Amino acid sequence: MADTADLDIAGARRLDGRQTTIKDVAQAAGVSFKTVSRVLNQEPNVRAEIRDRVRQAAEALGYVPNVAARDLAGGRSFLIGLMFDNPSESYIGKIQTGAITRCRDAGYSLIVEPLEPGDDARRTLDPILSRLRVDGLILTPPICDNPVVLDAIERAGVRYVRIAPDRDADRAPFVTMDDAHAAYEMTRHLLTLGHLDIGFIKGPSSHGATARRLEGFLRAMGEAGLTVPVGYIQVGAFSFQSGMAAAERLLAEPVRPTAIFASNDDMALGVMWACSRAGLSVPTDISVTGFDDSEPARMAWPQLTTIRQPIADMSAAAVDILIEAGAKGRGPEPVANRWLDYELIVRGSTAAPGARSPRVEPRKTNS
Amino acid sequence: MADTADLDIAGARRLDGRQTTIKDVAQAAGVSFKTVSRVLNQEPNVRAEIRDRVRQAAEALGYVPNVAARDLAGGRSFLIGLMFDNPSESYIGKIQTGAITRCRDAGYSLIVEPLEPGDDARRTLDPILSRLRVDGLILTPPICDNPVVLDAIERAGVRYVRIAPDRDADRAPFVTMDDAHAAYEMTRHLLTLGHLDIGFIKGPSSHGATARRLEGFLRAMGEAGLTVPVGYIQVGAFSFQSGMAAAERLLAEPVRPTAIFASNDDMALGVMWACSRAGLSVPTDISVTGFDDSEPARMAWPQLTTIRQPIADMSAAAVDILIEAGAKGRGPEPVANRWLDYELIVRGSTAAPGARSPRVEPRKTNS
DNA sequence: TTGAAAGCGCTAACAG
DNA sequence: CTGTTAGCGCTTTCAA
Repeated sequence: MADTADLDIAGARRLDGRQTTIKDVAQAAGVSFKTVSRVLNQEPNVRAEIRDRVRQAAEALGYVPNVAARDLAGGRSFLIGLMFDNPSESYIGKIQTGAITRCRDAGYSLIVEPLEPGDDARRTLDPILSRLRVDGLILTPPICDNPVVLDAIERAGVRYVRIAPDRDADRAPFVTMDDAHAAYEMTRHLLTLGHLDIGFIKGPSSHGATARRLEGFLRAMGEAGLTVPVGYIQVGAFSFQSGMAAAERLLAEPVRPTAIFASNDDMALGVMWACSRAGLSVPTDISVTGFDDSEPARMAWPQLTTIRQPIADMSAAAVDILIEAGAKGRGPEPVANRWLDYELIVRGSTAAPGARSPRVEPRKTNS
Repeated sequence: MADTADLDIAGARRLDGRQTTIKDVAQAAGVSFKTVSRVLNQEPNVRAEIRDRVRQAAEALGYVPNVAARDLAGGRSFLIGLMFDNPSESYIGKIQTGAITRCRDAGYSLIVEPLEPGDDARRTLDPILSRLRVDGLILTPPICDNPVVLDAIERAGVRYVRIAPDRDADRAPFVTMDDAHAAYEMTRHLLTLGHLDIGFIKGPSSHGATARRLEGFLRAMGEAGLTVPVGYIQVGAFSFQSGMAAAERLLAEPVRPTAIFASNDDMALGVMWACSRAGLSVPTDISVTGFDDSEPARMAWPQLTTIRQPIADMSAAAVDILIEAGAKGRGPEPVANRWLDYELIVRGSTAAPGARSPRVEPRKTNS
């Protein structure tokens, strides 16, 4: 057995000032450097005793593997890329946080690659993809549904996972949540409070979640035996201003809704602003709900009832899939899709309908 | 001269499916692979004719250098790290955008490393720093003023540039803007409109910009021969809610201000909300200004008069400094600090004071 | 179960 | 000005 006294020479750098290498660890542990490599990569065929000795030596020397060398020799960069063209900074912020957390645990780093929404995908993407050396790419909506982008990535031979994609479910692994059912539950919440006249503001049709959230809303209304007037469904652009404008249209309806379900928080904030300007107080005169549980949803006054999307968890799961696939080699992707749970967050912006909302005229019927 | 017919063999991959290497390019150009390396790295001592031939061959073969190999051999990772604990997603978003743009141009990628504001810097940082192989690190406020973090980074031997640091100007290069003068100009704008009773909402003292912005405000007021009542300076936390609360205190002053200068946009939005709830319309009854030119500043109604910070430009400049320093070798940092220009953006939230703001009582004097 | 040899693709030092 | 020779630190054969 080797002399373990050598292990006491601690420190992240050797005496000559260079970084500790696998060979230093091997020497300290009294084994060949290949054995150290085996231990590091969790390969089989290493005696437990030796494995422990190597681990101990690595620890004592403050050894950290050189990523560049691992990449060059083994083809793994220990980098995950995050590609997005989503204008919502808070969404991207959460995606990043979730991805980073998991990356750190696994010794990976996260590279960000924002794309301008207007970019010519082909022209911008190819140079980026050819330079980018990542073990996998995470794509968020809406770019995850852009066929030009997907083609370019596949052509470059880069493995990827999509967050909440809208179509081509079989094309690549994805992580998502059930938007339709979340919207359904939110609508149930309003119905249970006693609301019958519920306005809905949907998002832009370019965004996949738009249709799913509307579907959940309509399903809940249908099941409750309610028909939704044409004017009760307005289109927004997921922005504060568009929510404000849509709310103004909603408030001008012959029968004013007693609740407005905006399909994201930014629009819901616009709704609250419009209500306030119209002299309506939330939730006494009108209930407002959002979708996202963004930062401003908590800053609003009153705080917004909304759906908490597991955004960080989704990107964390995406990293897991990527790393796992990488470890298993480069075969065809196993199907590893994951559906995560959302959460209905009830706060101050919803309440039972007050007496002040008149409801007299007959309602128009939707289509 | 070598046969240039070979150059027609285009494509990013060789026939055997592996990536095109420097040797393939050398062969196609009829030179040694070291010469290709010289051309790639813009080293001197290459005949123009040969340089062109090599470039052409590289282009034709779709050659892209292998970053891992360059890193391993040359010690440059072509990665820039961005470290932050700033809770403002929009600020970070802009920082990232600016940094990425410049990184792409120079063939670099950007790694993001968020730190939780509450993190034990030592414990979290050391493992991150030892694994991180970047050619330089960008630090944003407030982490760029955290001595524990700075110590850890310097100990790890990583070069860094700070964005808008608050102290230790000589410790490392930085990029910043003149917050004090921007606040001065904003105050001048209000004074020029005819406002005399201007309330100011400062940020948390933990944030370096807070003192600088207040200083600019006070200087402009002083130069105009105005004294600022004690109650006219309120403290906020750079959040919507804190701005709203501060505005309520301001509006309760014996002499109600005719203008409120909030030292960031989020607080200004809270101010507008509070004014609206108090039955005051902006800008007829009261002018409101922010600082940042954030997304919500444009979404607000009316749109906010504010200061556009060159956030993206600052991070782009930081990348420049880092890359330039890297190219020049690892000597002591040259002083390369940069001060960038801000811009006063006048929009709908400011106007001359209306007739409705009474001004009768004598004012208290500030300290 | 372990070890020795042979590169990965590039840059750094030295020769010519 | 250009080419040759050595590695960078690690993983991957393959042999023991």
